[in-house]
Amino acid sequence: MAEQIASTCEQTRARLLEAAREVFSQCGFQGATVREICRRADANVAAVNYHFGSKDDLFSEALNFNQLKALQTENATADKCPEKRLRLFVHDFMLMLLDEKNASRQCRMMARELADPTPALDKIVTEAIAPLHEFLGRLVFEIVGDRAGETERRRCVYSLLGQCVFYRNSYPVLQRLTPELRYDRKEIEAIAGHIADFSLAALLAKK
Amino acid sequence: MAEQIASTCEQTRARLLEAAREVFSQCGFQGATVREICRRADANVAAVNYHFGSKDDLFSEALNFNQLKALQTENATADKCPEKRLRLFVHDFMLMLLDEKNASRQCRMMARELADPTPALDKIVTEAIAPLHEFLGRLVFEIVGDRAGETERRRCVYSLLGQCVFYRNSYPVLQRLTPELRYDRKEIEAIAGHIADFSLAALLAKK
DNA sequence: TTTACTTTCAAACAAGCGTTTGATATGTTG
DNA sequence: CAACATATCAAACGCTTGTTTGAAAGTAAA
Repeated sequence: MAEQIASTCEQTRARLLEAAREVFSQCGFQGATVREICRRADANVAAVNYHFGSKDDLFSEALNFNQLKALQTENATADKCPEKRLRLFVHDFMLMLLDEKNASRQCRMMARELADPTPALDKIVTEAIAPLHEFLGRLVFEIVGDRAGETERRRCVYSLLGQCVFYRNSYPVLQRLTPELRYDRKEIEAIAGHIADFSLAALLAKK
Repeated sequence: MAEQIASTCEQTRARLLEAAREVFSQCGFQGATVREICRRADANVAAVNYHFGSKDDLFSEALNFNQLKALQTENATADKCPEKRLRLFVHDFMLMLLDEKNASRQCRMMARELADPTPALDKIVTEAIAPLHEFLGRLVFEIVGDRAGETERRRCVYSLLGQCVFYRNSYPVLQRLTPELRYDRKEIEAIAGHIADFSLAALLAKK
């Protein structure tokens, strides 16, 4: 039946995509090898090129910003004051970034991309990062108003995001500085709380 | 004369080290190739292995934390209140991180290391990053006192450093978000000013 | 000059990478 | 059943990587 071959073919595709997300988020684009992805997907080395064309294209297709977008629309429609929504954002965002149990590895792939750009960087910036920055820019504006100029507000967004991604991208270093560090749910929420406190204090001082 | 051969040999070594710092800081450890380093040093491909043993060892020897240490001792002996010293630190640190004209590329090699660890990570953490964190921990303590516990003070250090390294490590993204972005001296000092303002407001709110 | 040692060099090596190929198996269609 | 299209596979290709090699060049001491 047509559905059956299509189905087994799609199954291979799906397994490749899942394995790709796993390996890319763990090893980065360069560090990930096609062979390792295929090994985890129980597929032949040639499978990636057959189904996706190239490693670059596989990476591009493996990217998915749904969860990040959902986080934003959810946050924007939350019936809360901007301060609480910033708190909520940091909380959800840090869970996405740090929680190993989190099914979505998209954010981690993106965070890695920040440090070590791939051919897909333009797509990522346009589709995910730029909207995220705009979203945060509006949130900051709601808090500080136009007391701070556009440049200053953008730098506030950078300050916020810089704190967030630091915990992910510098994990190998932080792990060595404080060997007992583990990103369990309690720790993540404590970190998110600190970042929100720190940033809100800085933002509210501008009012 | 013994001095002459020693001298020409040392010259090759020196040229290799200089080229290595250039390429490593630009491309990272993985991205840098032995061939490119030797090309810039006007040396044979075998030179790296002859003089240093391996690419790893060359990287290790190319690291040099003098400027970072100097920044700290200079800062610690400055006759200023802790708030002003934090301001001074951020200013000097950001110049080290972002100023292309800055002769020392050490800091940029280190910042890259944060995101993409190499075999030399342990050395870097022990000799440079850990002391830097201790230094900043003391500075934060001078500002907030023991009102904030040790964990909280450490997170404040992370918040500060996270903001700083963000501008370096995320440059490819920021460049795409605001194409007119250039790290000239004026821009760097404006950024440093923002980070210091932002962080001091957050820290002083804890008092 | 001869001898011994150090430094440089072109060339090759071994391993890993993404990708391609041609055969084989599998399922569909006339 | 025969002819065809699709999917999988082992194997190999072409390339780049860090590293090694053995000869040549250069220098210092006898």
